[in-house]
Amino acid sequence: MNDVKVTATIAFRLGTLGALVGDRFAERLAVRDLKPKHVGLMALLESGAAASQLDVAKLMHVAPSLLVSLADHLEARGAVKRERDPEDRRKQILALTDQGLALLAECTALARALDAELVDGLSPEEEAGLRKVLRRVAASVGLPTPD
Amino acid sequence: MNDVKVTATIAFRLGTLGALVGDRFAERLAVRDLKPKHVGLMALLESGAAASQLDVAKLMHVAPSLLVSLADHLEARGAVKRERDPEDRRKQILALTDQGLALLAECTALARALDAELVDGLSPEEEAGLRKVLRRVAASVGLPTPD
DNA sequence: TATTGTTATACTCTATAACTATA
DNA sequence: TATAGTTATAGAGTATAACAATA
Repeated sequence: MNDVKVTATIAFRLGTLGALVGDRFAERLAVRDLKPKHVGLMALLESGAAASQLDVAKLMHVAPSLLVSLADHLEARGAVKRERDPEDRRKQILALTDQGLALLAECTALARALDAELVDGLSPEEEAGLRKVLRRVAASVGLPTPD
Repeated sequence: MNDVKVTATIAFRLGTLGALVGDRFAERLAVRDLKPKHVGLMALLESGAAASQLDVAKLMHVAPSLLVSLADHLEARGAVKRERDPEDRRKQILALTDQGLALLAECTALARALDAELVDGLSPEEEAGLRKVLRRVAASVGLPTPD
């Protein structure tokens, strides 16, 4: 009989590893008073994939009410601005400011530093393979992969 | 200048993908009234890596108080049993019952079904590479990898 | 006194529901 | 009436702190 252990499954390992890595990223973002979801929002705006709050909320798989507070927080530090859509004044068009772009770059640097620790001990080929496959899996489950 | 996007980092992708996959796993476990952490606890007991509640809590990176409720839940469904250590009666020795072993096997089957969906579209070599590298990264950040 | 486990409490994150403005 | 966004409220999950039993 096949006795692959549950801890060896991709599902279980992605879950535990994702939680741990997410926590580490969150710790480092905390010094800038940000959370991973703020970074996700900024990245989505930078990619131009969406602009209205509802569209962004759907892509991020979060409730519209949560998006309000994420946007509030980023707006308060000047990283994003909100403008009413002239063609439909119900819509708030979110846009990254220059400050937001700079902040996003700082967060990216933090993530890349974490990456360097995570791939320590892997060969360049293994690292490249991991990046490629993670992207494929992310895309296959419907996550935005604008890279 | 180097403009790798934050969403393309391993850290960000593991975080988002891990959250999504963890949620999917949790959904399927819910029909058995379990959560991923219950599975993690059973797997740890099955591996024999630890037995006292405090040791298990440390390995799982959860608070001792949380371990009490996880163990309570599993004990109530007959999946684990608690026995006082005769040599140190402060310690509760947790052990998986036969029912627990069967329940763990069911959860493993659920995880493997999820795996099949996640690797759909990957070549066997890519899948094997992903498993290998995830295990290496998990081990490098201190996660138990008894496989 | 220190340690193991337990209970009580509080906090963080996020969703659901109610509401406002615009269409 | 329906939709975009906002505010108010509630729930899940987890940690911290206080406590009891044993060492």
